[in-house]
Amino acid sequence: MQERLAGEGSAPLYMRVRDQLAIRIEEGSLTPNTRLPSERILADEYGTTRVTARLALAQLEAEGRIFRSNRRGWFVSPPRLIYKPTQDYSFSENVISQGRIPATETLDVTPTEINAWLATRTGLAVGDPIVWLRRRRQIDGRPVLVENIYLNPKRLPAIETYDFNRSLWKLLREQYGVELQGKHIEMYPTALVGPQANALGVTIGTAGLYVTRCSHDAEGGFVEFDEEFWLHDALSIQVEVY
Amino acid sequence: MQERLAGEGSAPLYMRVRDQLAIRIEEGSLTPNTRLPSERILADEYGTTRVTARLALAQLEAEGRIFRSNRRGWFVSPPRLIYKPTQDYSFSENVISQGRIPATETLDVTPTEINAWLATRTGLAVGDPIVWLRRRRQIDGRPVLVENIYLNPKRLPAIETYDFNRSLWKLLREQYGVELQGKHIEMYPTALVGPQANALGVTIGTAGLYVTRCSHDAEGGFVEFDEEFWLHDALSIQVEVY
DNA sequence: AAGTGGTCTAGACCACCAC
DNA sequence: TGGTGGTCTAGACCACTTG
Repeated sequence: MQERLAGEGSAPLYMRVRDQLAIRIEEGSLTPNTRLPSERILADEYGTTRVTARLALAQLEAEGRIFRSNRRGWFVSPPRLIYKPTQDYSFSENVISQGRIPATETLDVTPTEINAWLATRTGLAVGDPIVWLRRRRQIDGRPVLVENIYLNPKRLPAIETYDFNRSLWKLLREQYGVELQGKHIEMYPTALVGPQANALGVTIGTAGLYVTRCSHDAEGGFVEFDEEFWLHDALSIQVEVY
Repeated sequence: MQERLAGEGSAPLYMRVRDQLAIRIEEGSLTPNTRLPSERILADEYGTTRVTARLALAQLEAEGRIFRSNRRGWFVSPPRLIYKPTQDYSFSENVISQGRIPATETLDVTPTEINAWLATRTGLAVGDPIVWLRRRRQIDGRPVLVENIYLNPKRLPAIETYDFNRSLWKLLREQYGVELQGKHIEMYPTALVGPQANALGVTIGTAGLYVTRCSHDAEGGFVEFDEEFWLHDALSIQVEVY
């Protein structure tokens, strides 16, 4: 048990603990993907309680500098993936080009019907057939996003029979001759809840970024609607306008 | 003091409290910008403690459904502003076009010099003169973002003598004949800290979205570099690609 | 089996804001 | 001045993960 942190009484204790941890991360004594000391040990080291240690950890988490994994502990966040929604079509190629290792897991493939919410986004009619695909994607072994993909079976016959643990974009191009032309992208920060939080193995309420993408082909027909739930510390978005 | 919330023991108490509050928001008994009952009253109503009530509130805050203002209380979030970085040039016009009321306050105008960080982003040299402008912008009276704007005084002589409580984009066009041509935009979710949290009157660590924009004119010369710190629940970003 | 984070209690004092 | 959220203590039990 250490002495309590010196302080002029100015900054709250949990922020002074945060600052100490931030220094340890910047210095490099804590490197990306390494585990931090446990909450109890941190509380002890800094002469405080778990509640206060957790405030400090939550602060660093909000800044995107550390993350937690299930009940396994707190880890230093790796660098953000640069994502250019106007240019990038392939998650895997993008991850590889940044010197990291991608992985994709198919969680679910379900033929179903268009509901009211999807109808307004896809331009199809309520009750039309649609194929619902759920995937989880990883960078360097860390799950960073889950996605719901809705594929138009009229444009993509027998799509549900293919292997989805690869690039969907290549599948569409090579098997169906689809050249994606226009995209409508919408995104905003929000919390991860329910199935998304579960699939990523994070606590309900973890900060995330919600991204939707609606793609059409060269003839303007609806091809694919994509809904992505990212960990908020995993990406940085870049857009070029000319 | 009410009975404790019924529950099958499945969901944590704070999530059941969250659900009750979410229902009150959806039903309309709590409408945008109205204050929620105080933490102590909520704890009492749901037969629990302030810590648990705060967990429920923090969850709704993370989802972008409620926000807090200084020590004044918790409020229901208004709808997100739709922001199209590839099209929108004027904050004010965009806000008005969505039926809401914008306001802009100039916090600071400081002539200074390019540092290393700015040099890599602007293409100018370390030590070059630059004008640093800080503004706070509101929607319907709520501060939603603060921005650091760095203006090139070589391209914009005497820029520091103008009134900045108006559209900067119009000022550049009307006074300097600048037609902004290209933009490089980068954004990622992070926490609001330090001067930004202070200027917005929010707690350090509040979730935010960090946006930078580097603008060039038709000749490709550097004109303006902009750094924006948004409240995470205040905007939704849309990008169209053709 | 031991250790982790997740949840929760029942208090306390403080700084700040509105009245 | 009274009420608000912000911070903090000192515990507790639980679910889950890991060796």
